[in-house]
Amino acid sequence: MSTEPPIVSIAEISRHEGEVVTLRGWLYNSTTKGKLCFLQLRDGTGIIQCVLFKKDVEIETFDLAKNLTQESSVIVTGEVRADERSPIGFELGVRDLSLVSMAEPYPISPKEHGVEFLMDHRHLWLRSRRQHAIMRVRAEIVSAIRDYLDGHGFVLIDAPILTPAACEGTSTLFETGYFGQNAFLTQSGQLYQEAGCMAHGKCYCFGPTFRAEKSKTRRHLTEFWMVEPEAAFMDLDEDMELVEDFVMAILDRVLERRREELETLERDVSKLEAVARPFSRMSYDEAVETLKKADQPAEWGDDFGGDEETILASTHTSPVIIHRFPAAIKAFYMKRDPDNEKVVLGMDVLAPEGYGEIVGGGVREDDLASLERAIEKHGLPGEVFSWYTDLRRYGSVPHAGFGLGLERTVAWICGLKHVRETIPFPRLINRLGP
RNA sequence: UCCGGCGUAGCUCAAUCGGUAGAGCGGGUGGCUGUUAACCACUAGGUUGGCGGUUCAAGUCCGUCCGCCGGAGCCA
Repeated sequence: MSTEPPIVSIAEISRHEGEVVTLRGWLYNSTTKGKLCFLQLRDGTGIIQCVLFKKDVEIETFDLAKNLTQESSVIVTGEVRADERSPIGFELGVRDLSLVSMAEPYPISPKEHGVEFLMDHRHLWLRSRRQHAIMRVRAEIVSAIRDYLDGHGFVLIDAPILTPAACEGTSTLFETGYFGQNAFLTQSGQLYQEAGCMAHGKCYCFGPTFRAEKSKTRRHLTEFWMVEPEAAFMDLDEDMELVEDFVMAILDRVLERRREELETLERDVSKLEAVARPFSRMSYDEAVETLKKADQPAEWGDDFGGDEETILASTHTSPVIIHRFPAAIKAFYMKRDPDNEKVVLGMDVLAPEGYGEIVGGGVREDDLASLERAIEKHGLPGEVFSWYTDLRRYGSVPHAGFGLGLERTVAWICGLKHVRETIPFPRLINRLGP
C-alpha cells in the first residue's frame, strides 16, 4: 500500500533529497534532446530542472513533456536528486507528469524585449526572474518598515485617500467627483498623522499617494507608496536620528533576508554593505557651497534638481541628510528655524549612487498664528484646513515626522534605473494599464 | 509643456547614395541521452505607425498627426 508523495515547494526541496515528491507550478523553459527532456519548473518559490528519460516514463508522459508550451501549468512527481550541475543543487527525476492547463503561445520569450512591450504585459512579466526578485525585495522592505514602526511604539493611523483639498498647495492633484462636490486623491497622509500623533504620541500611515504632475523621469510615478511616521515632541535632530535608524533597519533586513534576490538582480551588495551611520548632515547653505565648488550654477534660494542631488550624494557612500531649506521652496506647514527666519526646520534624505531624494520631512509649524499666516500666504482655502489648525488650538506641541518613498527606496536597494519596475502595476503619465 | 531620439514579421533588430524588405528569437514539422537564452535542418509569417507630398522609383527625403523612449521642470 503506497502513500501519495508529499506536495512540496521548490524553496524547501533540499529537505527532501532522495525522496519522491510532487511539485506544482508552471513551465518556465524547456528543451528536448531526443530521448531526453529537460523542464524548468517554476512554482513561485523557486525554479528547478525536471529531467525525463524516455525509457523511464510512460510514452504519453514523455510526449506531453516534449510538447508542453512555455508557462503551461503542470503537476510533476519525481525523485529529488542532488546534482552539481544545478544552480540550486538539486533536480527532479520525473516519474509522472500531468497537465493542468496548456498555455497558448507565450508572448514573453527568454530573449530581449523592449520596455513598452513588457509593460503592456506587466501581468505576465511579473513571472520573470528579475521581476519576481524585485517584488520579493519590495515585500521585504514593506515588512521591515511595518516591523520597525510597530516595534518602536508607532501606532498605525490610516489616512484617507479621498480628500477635500490639497495637503500641499503646489502640486497637481487628481480630481474626482464626490456626490456633487469636488474631491481629490491624497498626495500625503501627513496632515492626518499630525492629528494622529496628538492622540497617540507616535503614529504612522503607509499607503498609496497620488500626484498628477506630468513628470517623465526615472524617479516618478503618478501613484506611489509612502510611509509617513509622525511624533509629538520630536525635534529636527531627533527626526534625523529616527530616519537614520529607520533606513538602516530596512537595509539590514534586506541584506539579511533577500541576498539571493539581490544576487539575481546583480546588485553590487558591497555598496549596500558600505552604508553606515551616522549619515552626514549637511545644511542647505553648505549644500549650495558644495555645488558652487563643483561649478554648478546654484544660487541660494534654488531647489535642487536631479543632477544637483547626485553631486551632493556622490561624495558619500551612505545617504546624506540635507536640512534647513529656504522657506520659500518648502510647504506651508514647515516650521521656521528660530535661529534663522529665512529657513525652515525641514530635511531631505538623498540616497547614494544617484538615487536622489527618498525622504522628505521635518518639524511642523505648531504656532496657530504663524500657521494661519502661512495658509493665507500660500493662497489655500482656510475653511478646509480648519480641522488642521484646530490641532494648534487644543494643546499644540512641537512635532515632526517624515515621508519615505517606497518605490525610490526599492529602486535604490535593488539597484534599478527606473522606479517603474519597483511596483507591481505602475501608473505613469502615459500608462494606466494593465 | 519644452528639448533630443525612435517607430520595419508575434518579439529584438538589420536594410549602403532613394533602386528586388532580411536575420536571430518565438510558432510549426523533423533530428539529437546532459541542456541551462541548447543546437541542426525545413517551414509559415510584412498595409515598413497613420495621412498627405516630392520622385521614373520612398522603409529611406519633406510636411503633419499618433505612439513610445531619454532628459528638463515639479517632487517621494
